[in-house]
Amino acid sequence: MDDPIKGFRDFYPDEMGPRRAVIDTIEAVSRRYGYREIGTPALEPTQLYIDKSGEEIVEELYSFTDQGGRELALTPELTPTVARMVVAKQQALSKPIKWRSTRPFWRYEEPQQGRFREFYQTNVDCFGSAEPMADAEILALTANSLTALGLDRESFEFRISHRDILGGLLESFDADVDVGGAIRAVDKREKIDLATYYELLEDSGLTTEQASTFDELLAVESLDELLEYAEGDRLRSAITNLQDVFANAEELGVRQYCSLSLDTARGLDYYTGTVFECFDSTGSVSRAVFGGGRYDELIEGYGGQPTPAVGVAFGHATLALLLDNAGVLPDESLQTDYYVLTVGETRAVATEIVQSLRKNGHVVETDIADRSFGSQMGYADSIGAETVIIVGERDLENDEVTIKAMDSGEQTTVPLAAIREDTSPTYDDYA
RNA sequence: UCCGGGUUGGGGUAAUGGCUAUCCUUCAGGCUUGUGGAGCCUGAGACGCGGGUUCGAUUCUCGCACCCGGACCCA
Repeated sequence: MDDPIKGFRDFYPDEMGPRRAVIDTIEAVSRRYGYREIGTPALEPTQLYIDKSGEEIVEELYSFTDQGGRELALTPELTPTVARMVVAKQQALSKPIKWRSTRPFWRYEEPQQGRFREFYQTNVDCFGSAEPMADAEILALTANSLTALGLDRESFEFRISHRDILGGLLESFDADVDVGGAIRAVDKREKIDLATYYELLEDSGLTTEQASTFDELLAVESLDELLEYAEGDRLRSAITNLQDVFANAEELGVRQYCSLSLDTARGLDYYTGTVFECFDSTGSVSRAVFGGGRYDELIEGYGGQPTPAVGVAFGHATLALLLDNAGVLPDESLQTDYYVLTVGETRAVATEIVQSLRKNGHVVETDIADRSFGSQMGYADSIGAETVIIVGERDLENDEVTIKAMDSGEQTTVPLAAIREDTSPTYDDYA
């Protein structure tokens, strides 16, 4: 047997069932918010990612040269592709543009808990509105998706921060401070010791005293409190912007899932406003389950008109961990409505019943392996058949079949004509 | 890329430098020419790959692959 590819997984039916259910739930919720499904290629020019993230990114990609000499990469994320799509039809698309997609991505990384080289994400993005309501809508559909999956306020929380608040604070200390570096330091805060944290802040251009003040301000309980310290328009408007996002989240009924957490930064550079991460409140998943935020400058960066944007990317691997820990991972065992069992030369009648039931929308199986009565019954049991219809020579002599409820084991005979008429026969109907 | 721990039938496991590799489960068939989820019987099915040490390696050793977890990174 050949070894599988590292970090790639097979999904058997009992694993695919839960996964399908999770995807369908999230897609259904975002569809109700008006997010339309898009489809995107698995391959893009490697240059697309180099332009965004620099030459170093290549070693984290599956990249290769195709037979035509093109440098290509398996897509590691959706954002650049979507940005290209928006830019290409910017004039034609009515705003706001609201799109969703669920598909695999690939990154050449070391597998860990909740992280694989091939992984699925549901991306939900909104382009063309800078209003706090757009941020709040993303939060709301995300929260609604999680509660639709069976999670509650005890099992998850959104930690919310704002890039301009962090940036505005930093710039109020010193206009030349390396904002990106300082934000990365903030993002690591919980994982490193305090001395290293301060060292990183000082490397970014803060004095020890400023670093200490900055750290204190990040811990404020409320934005009002922070507003008192705020100097500069940028910082003030960022604070009121985030307050508005919270207020709109309140209106949408999801405020209780959101907490202010200014030390949540997310690692990326392109976020510009609201950023949030979903955490497992029970603490079983140590890293962020997934996250999202506002990225108002990205579309412009790809050559489009200035276009505000906000979105979320559900990572299905970590989400499955969260659902499993909370005990709500869908357990979709095999389910079959009918098994039509044949005994002797009854195939013609049996097939007629089978196809009729299928036409009526039922999941129906019958013998396709020429097996004995006993093993057909065993198979019917193993596939979770609710009802078995036995089409046997003996019954057919009286123009009857036998209908059996598998949960109770009870059975009775039914006239063949009645079965032919009945669109969903059950044992109880004829008992 | 680095660090730690793993790898024995489909799943879960035991033991062993040498005999037919243990047990549970699963699967197939039978006991039962028309009754499954109970029982009994029979059968199928494994030492991750490669090198080294050895008369002999599943066992010791080295390398590789893959798995689990962590670091880095997380777009």
